[in-house]
Amino acid sequence: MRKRNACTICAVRQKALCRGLPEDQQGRLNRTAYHRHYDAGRFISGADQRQDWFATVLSGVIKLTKSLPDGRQQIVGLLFPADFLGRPFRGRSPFTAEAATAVELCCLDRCHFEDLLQKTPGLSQLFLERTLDEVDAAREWMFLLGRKTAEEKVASLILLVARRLRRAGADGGAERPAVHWDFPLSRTEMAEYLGLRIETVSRQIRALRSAGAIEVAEGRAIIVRDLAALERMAQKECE
Amino acid sequence: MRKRNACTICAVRQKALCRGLPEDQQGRLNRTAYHRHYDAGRFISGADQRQDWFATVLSGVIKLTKSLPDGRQQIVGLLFPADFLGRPFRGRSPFTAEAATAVELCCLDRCHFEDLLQKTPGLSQLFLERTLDEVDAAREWMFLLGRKTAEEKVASLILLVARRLRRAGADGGAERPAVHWDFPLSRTEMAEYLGLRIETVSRQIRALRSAGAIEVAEGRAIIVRDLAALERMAQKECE
DNA sequence: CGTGTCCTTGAGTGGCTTCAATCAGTGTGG
DNA sequence: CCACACTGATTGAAGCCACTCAAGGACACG
Repeated sequence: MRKRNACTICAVRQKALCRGLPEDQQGRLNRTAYHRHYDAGRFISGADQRQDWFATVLSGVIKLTKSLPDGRQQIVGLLFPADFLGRPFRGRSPFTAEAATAVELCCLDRCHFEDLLQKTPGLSQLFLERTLDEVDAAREWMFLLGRKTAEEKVASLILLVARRLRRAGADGGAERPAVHWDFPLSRTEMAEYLGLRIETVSRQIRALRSAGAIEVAEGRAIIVRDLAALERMAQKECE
Repeated sequence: MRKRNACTICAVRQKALCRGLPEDQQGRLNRTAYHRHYDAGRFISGADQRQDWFATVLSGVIKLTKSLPDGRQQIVGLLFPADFLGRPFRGRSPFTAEAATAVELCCLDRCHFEDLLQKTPGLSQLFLERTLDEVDAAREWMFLLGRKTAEEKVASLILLVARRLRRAGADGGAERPAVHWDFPLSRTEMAEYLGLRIETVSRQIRALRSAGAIEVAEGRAIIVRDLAALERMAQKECE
């Protein structure tokens, strides 16, 4: 479950929060950091439950969910490689984190990180900028949930995942989204993120397929056949 | 449109971001700060448009919206007194800010504030905590948009506004939400925040009224008759 | 080969929307 | 003072999109 690793060979070091630290601090952080692995579907951290560590996602996708006693559940955020997991300055997060795919985390001690956050303006600022981006992303998604049709929702989600996976990819380069990859979410999870039912998601995927925008292949693979068409169907809106 | 004012007599100074500043800095800030007033319905700042100032809301309610060329519009956030308006470290915000009611702002120069933010750990941390709270609030709202029924949505909104107005009130005290006040949003705006149509909002308000949970009076006044019932109808979920 | 999980497909329903008419409140001009 | 226009809210009737219920297919596992 745990092993140490060097920041210098970290796959996400160019993009993760850690780059806000000066080198000497990075070294100190490294000495206390450790890795964790979760299989797909595993519970990571809980709503209203004390968490004494934070983490950077090294690989995989994490879903943040909120659910009601009556069974209704909504995914309220996805974390991709280089994203940060945790809620500083408050013991517990109001949401549950679960591994959507197999996940590798680089974990940091809560106190140590909060301390660093207060003492390192560069880190603090980087964290703030990221958090502001998260607010924007959440609000964009609010638009999707409130105003888009089922077809637009599904198209938007595929585009969002394509872009995020592309960005998370090792190649620092192109802004153009990936066109062929394994979709990290099940139909159920797609529905939970889009505010739809699983059957509706299935039907809309079929519609996108018939329209020639995408193709679904072996396993959970999705191939973007016609990016322009997909963007048109998403109302040029996503992320 | 503009006038100066002293922080010491500021109505929101206990709750606004400024309290993250040491006194001397507060004085300096005060010398460059100025007030602005907007009538209800006025445009304040725009999507994708450079904004060279930030502001603290002194009174009134601001709505943040996103809209598509085809006319669909969604309110993605509300700002109440003591809240902060603006998007540091990025020229333009992706959302439009409009006055929902008459609004009074205390404005700060963008460069000056960003500078302060980098130099003042206390301010930066306070800002970060607030931003984290905003992410949480946005995600809670995502749940509402994706999973709640029309009736639950309307009940949740009334509760949210009751709590926020209460908190914004001069009395620092009680956590119990206000029970009688002028609702700051029109039916259209309620619909735009809830992902509903105006007619549906109207019908659900009637339902809440028939159920004895609320009462609507002169103008836009709303009276909470049965708080427990209202919370039950909102699924004990809001904000 | 049976069982379980995930996804797909079909048929019918229902909740919210759409379209439309009415009402209340306010301001304007004759 | 009243007729008229205009805006925001309410109410009714009809329609549609996504949901619900149900069955069946694909695939993995023991």
